[in-house]
Amino acid sequence: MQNLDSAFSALSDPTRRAILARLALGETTVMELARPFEMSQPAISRHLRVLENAGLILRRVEGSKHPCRLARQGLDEIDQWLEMLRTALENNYDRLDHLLAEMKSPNHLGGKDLSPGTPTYHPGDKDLSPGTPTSKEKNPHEQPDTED
Amino acid sequence: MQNLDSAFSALSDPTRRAILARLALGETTVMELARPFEMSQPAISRHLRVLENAGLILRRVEGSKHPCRLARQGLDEIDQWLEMLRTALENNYDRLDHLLAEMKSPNHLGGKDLSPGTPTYHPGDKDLSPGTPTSKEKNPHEQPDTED
DNA sequence: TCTTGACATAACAAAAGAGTTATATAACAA
DNA sequence: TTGTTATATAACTCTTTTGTTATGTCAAGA
Repeated sequence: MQNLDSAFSALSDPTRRAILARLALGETTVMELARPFEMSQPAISRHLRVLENAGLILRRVEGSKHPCRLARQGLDEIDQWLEMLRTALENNYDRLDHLLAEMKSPNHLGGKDLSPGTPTYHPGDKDLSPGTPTSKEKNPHEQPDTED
Repeated sequence: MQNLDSAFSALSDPTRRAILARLALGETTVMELARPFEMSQPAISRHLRVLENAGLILRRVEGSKHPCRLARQGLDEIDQWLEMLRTALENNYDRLDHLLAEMKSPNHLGGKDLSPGTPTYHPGDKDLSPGTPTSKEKNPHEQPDTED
């Protein structure tokens, strides 16, 4: 999903993170948001557009003011994607050597310490995939990614 | 923290997210990682460096191969920062109007539905940074951001 | 030792990002 | 109507990012 690009990208800028932090305190206007920064108003205006495109904020028009507030869409998408990494890290799927060692152990049948509730990512599962790691016939400029 | 910049920035690229998704399946080498992409090896190599600088992966040297695996540091930092947004959204701190309406209501003393454990962000609080909610006497040209 | 495989690094071009000033627009106030 | 405030858009510059090719290094084999 291309939106993950814009969401993560939006968050990669400290000014924009500061804006979000301010909005976490409550809805406010563009001028209010711009004030703490030594930056022109158009610059802030564009930062807001970036955040809006990323689904991280919402704007409404109220007379001549355009109050902004946080939106959950962008955060949700990001969180959802990150969940995959969290799971992998929690279950040490990142340590292939570790897994291999375990496979070789006499009681590998018992399975690891995977709590039964957690989604199971097996190394080798096609699904988790960065796209389709193997076949790659089409569009020379497409990248295999999780989020399509 | 400047590292949030690099962490979010690292995640904003689809190729790098795909690499992370692959690593979620297990530790693997650079060539392995590069294979699914129609991209030169140096390009992948640099993506890996970006991920490493962001604290999202770790590399070790094993003979002529350099297996990579996920690291939790980067993810933890990101998660920690995002927590602020989650809290704000959960508690509707983003809706100033909503809060104001509530203040005016006869029983505003009861306080909102803030669960007692949650950090309290009051709109109007001078401190914009939910990261370090209290003290923050900074130089006039610093940007009010969570991560310093 | 010579060669090959698995990387890393350097140099460079193209594209994207971030900030600036100038200017347009719409709502308000006088 | 006119001036002012709040904000958006445009045009432009400077810097960073991303990918490319060329090349260097180190380990493993023959």
